[in-house]
Amino acid sequence: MVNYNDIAKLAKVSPTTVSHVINETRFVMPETKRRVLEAMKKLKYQQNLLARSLATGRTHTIGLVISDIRNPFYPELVQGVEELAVKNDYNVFLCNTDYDIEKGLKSIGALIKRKIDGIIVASSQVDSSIINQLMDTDVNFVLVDWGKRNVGVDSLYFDYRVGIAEAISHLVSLGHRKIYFISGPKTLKTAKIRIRNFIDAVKKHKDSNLDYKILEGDHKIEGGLKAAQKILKGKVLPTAIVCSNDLTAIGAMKAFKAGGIKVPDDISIIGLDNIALTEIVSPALTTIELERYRIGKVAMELLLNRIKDKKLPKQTCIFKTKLVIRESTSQRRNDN
Amino acid sequence: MVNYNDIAKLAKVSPTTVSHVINETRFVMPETKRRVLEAMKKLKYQQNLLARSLATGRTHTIGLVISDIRNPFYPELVQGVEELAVKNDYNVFLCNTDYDIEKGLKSIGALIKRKIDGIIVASSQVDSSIINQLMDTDVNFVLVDWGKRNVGVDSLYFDYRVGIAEAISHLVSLGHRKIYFISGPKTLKTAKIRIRNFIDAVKKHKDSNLDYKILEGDHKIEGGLKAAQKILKGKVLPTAIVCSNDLTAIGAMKAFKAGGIKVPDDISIIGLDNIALTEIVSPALTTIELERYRIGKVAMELLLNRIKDKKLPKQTCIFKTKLVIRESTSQRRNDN
DNA sequence: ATGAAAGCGCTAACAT
DNA sequence: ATGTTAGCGCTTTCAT
Repeated sequence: MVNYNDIAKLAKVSPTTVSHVINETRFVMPETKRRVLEAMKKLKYQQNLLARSLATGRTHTIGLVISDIRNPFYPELVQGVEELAVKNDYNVFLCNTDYDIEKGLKSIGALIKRKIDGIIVASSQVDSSIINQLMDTDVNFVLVDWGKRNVGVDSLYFDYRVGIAEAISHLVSLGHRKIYFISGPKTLKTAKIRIRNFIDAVKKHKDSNLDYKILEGDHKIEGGLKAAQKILKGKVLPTAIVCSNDLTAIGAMKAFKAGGIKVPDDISIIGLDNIALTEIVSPALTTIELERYRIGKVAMELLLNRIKDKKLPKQTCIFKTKLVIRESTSQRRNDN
Repeated sequence: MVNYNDIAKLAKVSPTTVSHVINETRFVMPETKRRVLEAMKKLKYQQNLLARSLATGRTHTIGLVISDIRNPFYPELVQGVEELAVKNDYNVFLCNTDYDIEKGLKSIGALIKRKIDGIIVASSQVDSSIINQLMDTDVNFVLVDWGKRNVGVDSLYFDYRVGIAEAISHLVSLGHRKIYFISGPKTLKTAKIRIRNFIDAVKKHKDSNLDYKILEGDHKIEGGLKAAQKILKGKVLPTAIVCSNDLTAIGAMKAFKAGGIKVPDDISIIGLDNIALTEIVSPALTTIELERYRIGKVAMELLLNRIKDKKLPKQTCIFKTKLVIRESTSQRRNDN
């Protein structure tokens, strides 16, 4: 492994000068510089960032903790983070927690030992043990779409309220009065928030006398399908359904199709997430958009700021969500 | 930052002993060990893996280079790699090349400077400049689904031949004689291989007098859609279409639906990849399965072996592909 | 059974 | 304009 000494000898300078040439951190005579660069080339020098990191205390490395890269929620977020990271000469360690808090803690522990400059935690399963671990080690970190708010940490949230309110208004304006909600698993903080936002939105329309009901899904296709089957067994069907995420909505659509109920003719459906899938299924799904790429990018931005200046006041970014109307919602039929 | 010296002082031992306690690398009297562990706890010691890596020359870190995490091909592969990596106490740097060779080269350069123990390159845009860079630095690396074969490097491939042959046989047995192929971008080595495998499969059935034609897509929905529109303009429609990947097939289905052509009644369609989407679209897509999770896992396995023993003979793993029959293929209609 | 000391490749304060 | 030197926190050989 060739190092500064080898280069220095060949170029007849000191290792210090080599360092300064490489980092452009003080003036070096053009001629001297030339010799150093030439020596580097001749020796096929490869920098050792570990050694630099050890000396400087900065690794230019971050950790990104997510639940499961196969969940369509994550790829765009990861892209947003990675892109901005690379642009700033950072590399990112990707860690899947597999929805397992223990694994999350372990991953974060490993990242800290690797002396990453910061961590973005975008795992849905974040609880206080994780926050504690992060706080204890005073590593730089940013929380993405974590349930709780205002705890004095850098964090980014989606404001589901706006989008869900738009969804309800949209349905009401189409004549719907009986609207069901298929939720996510109630263990998830973000799922609970969505339920609350749904209820709040419905309550806002109390003059239209809305009838609603909440069923539990699991944020996967399967759960949406099962919930919809349960709905099908009821005496009076709702005329519209809002789902806690797109996969749930797609599962529900599947069940209705199988049950001979037409979407949107017989029943309107709205999802949440706006994953790529929603444009592909038919009917294309009306849904609430989350800007996942952007939240990833901004998370990285916050982290970079935090790395630059530990003293910076903690920031919170709220990302508005908005309704994207496609084909799965329509006017309520009169005979319904 | 607390280090071995701090622990050593508090425990009244030498830094050497601290090291040996932590790594369990030589016998230490139980009592001494206890004191060391206690000191570590008291000081909330956090290991510095950078320093260890610098001393040992091993980072327990690998790089995973892919084209674009938003491409549904990758998440499962990444999962396979990451899971096995973590199981072996490795962390993985994820790098998106964004289908850009320059970016790929830059990423690999960065990884090498970070002294990763190995690299898995699963970017579809691998060309000789990348191979050269890898060879030059004699870093450990593994190539996934790269176009060329047998170049004396560890590599993993999908054998599209089997799956595509099964697809053609399936179509022929359903009475289809006019079968088109919508390819990927011809700049992609793997796309070219798929074309060749299609032609070979068709030629095998020369006694059934097959009529075929090849159109170019882009491995995205858009390309499939456009190619299908072109097909729709032809005088005689094919009765079946095989696509170079699932997104292409889904695009084609969309175009046919819009054109009033029913799948599979009027035309049968087969995709390739077996991404999650294929089960969700309707009709569910008949497709050729690629075991992406497994290829990721095995890639990591090969890399671990390579890291353990540089001298190991280079390995090549071929992954069979197979047809998954769903709803988008059916008997050719007599009037066609 | 434990310790001293050199070294991994780099940076940076202090000289000159 | 360049060099000397002392670390960064760990491992590991060689002593004792």
